[in-house]
Amino acid sequence: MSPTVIIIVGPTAVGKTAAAVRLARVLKTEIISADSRQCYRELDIGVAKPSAAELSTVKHYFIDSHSITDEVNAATFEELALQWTQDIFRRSPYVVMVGGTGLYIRAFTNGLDAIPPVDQGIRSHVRLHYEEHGLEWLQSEIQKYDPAFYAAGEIQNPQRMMRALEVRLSTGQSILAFRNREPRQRPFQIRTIGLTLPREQLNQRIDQRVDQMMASGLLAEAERLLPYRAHNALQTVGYKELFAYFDGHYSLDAAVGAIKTNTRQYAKRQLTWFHRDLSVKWTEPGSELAGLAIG
RNA sequence: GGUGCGGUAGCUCAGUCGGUAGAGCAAAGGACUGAAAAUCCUUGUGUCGGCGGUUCGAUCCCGCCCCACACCA
Repeated sequence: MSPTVIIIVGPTAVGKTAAAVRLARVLKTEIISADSRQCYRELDIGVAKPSAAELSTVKHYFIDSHSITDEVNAATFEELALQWTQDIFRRSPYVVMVGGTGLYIRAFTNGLDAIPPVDQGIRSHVRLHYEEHGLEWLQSEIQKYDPAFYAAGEIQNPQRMMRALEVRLSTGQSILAFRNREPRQRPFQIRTIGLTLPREQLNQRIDQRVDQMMASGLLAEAERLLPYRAHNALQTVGYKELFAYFDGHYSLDAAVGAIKTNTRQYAKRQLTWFHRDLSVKWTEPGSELAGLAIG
């Protein structure tokens, strides 16, 4: 049989982690997490990591592998996950990947366009100027240096414009010139299973999980991380709302309510992303995945 | 009991010098290539508290009533 990566996707709180552990045990293999926040060792309760018991029964990659002070992005993940995949294939014909970060999974399955590394000085220059001068500055810079992007791109979206600008200033070429969107060929098979639930049930699970997180000490965890709040790793649902509570912008109740609605909105964005991939086979989280995975 | 201020979208509120109304948030849908739990786009929603009166026409003016809040008693 040809080596196969089985990817489990779905919205947050649907039950991906438990399903992946069960599947990995049946297939006697290991798990690569595809989650942009669970890789940080300083984050715990708020990112709903696998439990200690789950981590000890199945070997996990990209859990606690980085620090919140590291720079982690989709390219980092692509590179690491491909290495880990080759490594696991030495022991098993299967790899289980599980996570809710659609972009990271796409980077792994299809690859990212090859854009040369961006000069760090230029990168921080762009960011600083945006912070100081705002959206209009970005728009006028983009219009000046990359009119093609200005015409075609997202002119209200600061993140996209900052990226386009740093690439243009760094490489001398428009980011559009690097786009080819040709899916990279991978030397293994890929099967993607989507877990889903009726929206109302999912919302209920989200509310419950947020309450559990609070009962487990999320507030103290957030307080401990307060000094690091500016890091990208902490632009995260569950922490940013509690930081706002510490700032006095919210009552604790209101902050917890905001965590719940922001998590629901996040789940919806994930569903939108994964629904677009027509190769995903959808099922409910309780079902037996081995058949779908191998069959 | 009296006085004052309010009652408008699921929530917080704006508004109409009388011609049946609008923002933010929430919600629903969508996008997404090195920040992605991020970032961005699109779209509704209404017996304008109730009953009467004036008027061609009332959510707006007048009267009564109900409800909430504040102060006085």
